[in-house]
Amino acid sequence: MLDALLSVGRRIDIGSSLSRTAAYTLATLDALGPSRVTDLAEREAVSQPAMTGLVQRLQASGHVRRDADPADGRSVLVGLTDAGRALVAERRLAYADAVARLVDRLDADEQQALQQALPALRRLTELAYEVQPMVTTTRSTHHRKESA
Amino acid sequence: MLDALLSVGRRIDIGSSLSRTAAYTLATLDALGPSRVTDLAEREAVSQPAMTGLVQRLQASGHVRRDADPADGRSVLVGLTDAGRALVAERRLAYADAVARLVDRLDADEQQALQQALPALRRLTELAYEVQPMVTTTRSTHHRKESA
DNA sequence: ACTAGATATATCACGGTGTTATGTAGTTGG
DNA sequence: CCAACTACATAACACCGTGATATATCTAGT
Repeated sequence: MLDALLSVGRRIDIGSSLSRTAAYTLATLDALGPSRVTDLAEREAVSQPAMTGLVQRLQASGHVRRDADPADGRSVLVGLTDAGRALVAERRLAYADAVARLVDRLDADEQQALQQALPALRRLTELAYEVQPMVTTTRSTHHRKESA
Repeated sequence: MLDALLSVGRRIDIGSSLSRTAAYTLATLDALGPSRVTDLAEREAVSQPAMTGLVQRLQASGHVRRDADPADGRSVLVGLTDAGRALVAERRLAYADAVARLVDRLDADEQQALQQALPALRRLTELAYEVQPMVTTTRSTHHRKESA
């Protein structure tokens, strides 16, 4: 049913040179704050070495910082830099715009059906992540008003 | 505000060792029949060299065949083998099961909202692909494609 | 028919992304 | 203290993508 339908996201492509995992990792860091490499790896469903490498590249590009964890000498706390936060915000806007451009081309009744399915879709996302609700609100700097 | 919601698909992971693009390429071949490398590349939004490489790997793994195009000596017609068709069918089932397991955990009203949004989601997918309706023919028998 | 240009695919060099296996340093508890 | 565990890094490898470019074929103008 929903089969391949949820692949829409795959076709929404924003210019940015970020990989899918990189983008989601930054978004996660924005939502959850500084996190450990292993936690990020688990959340993004990639191996720990993959996340280590990604974090290194993101650090090289200035989007994240790696700080020592005062509570555990083995651990590293990965956090967004201002540039990282800015990139997350920028991509969020670009993505929302892209989706909006698609949704605008739907009929009124289709749009309404989507609108009413939003809570279900949101829950679906939560369930897919199998973790606490993904805080999609940019609580870092400014708030974006959600329009219907 | 569908924003990150459409990322659900990203978390639905079937065991199979196919890359995202490989999986979609096989599905496309199942839906459209033998296609040229360039057409596949455009449809999957990757470069032609990337598709050439992917097709080579898929051929090596026995999932596609490459036949000469009788109408154009430069061209190659890529088509599914029986193994390729079987893999597509298998993945379709696995994916449907995974989605169903998620949807089952929604409330009845959420499920109904999703159900009613299905046409809209379908249209959204079509629009995202910006091409003719994706023939999601469930049964993977034989498909015939009218030439232009 | 010849030839210039367009087209379809392949190849090359390169870097990002992922895997498993393994190493190293820090933590934990008997 | 020391063995086991944990967090991260590294190595070796394959895959996936890019742009630049080569080769063969098709198309059209002359």
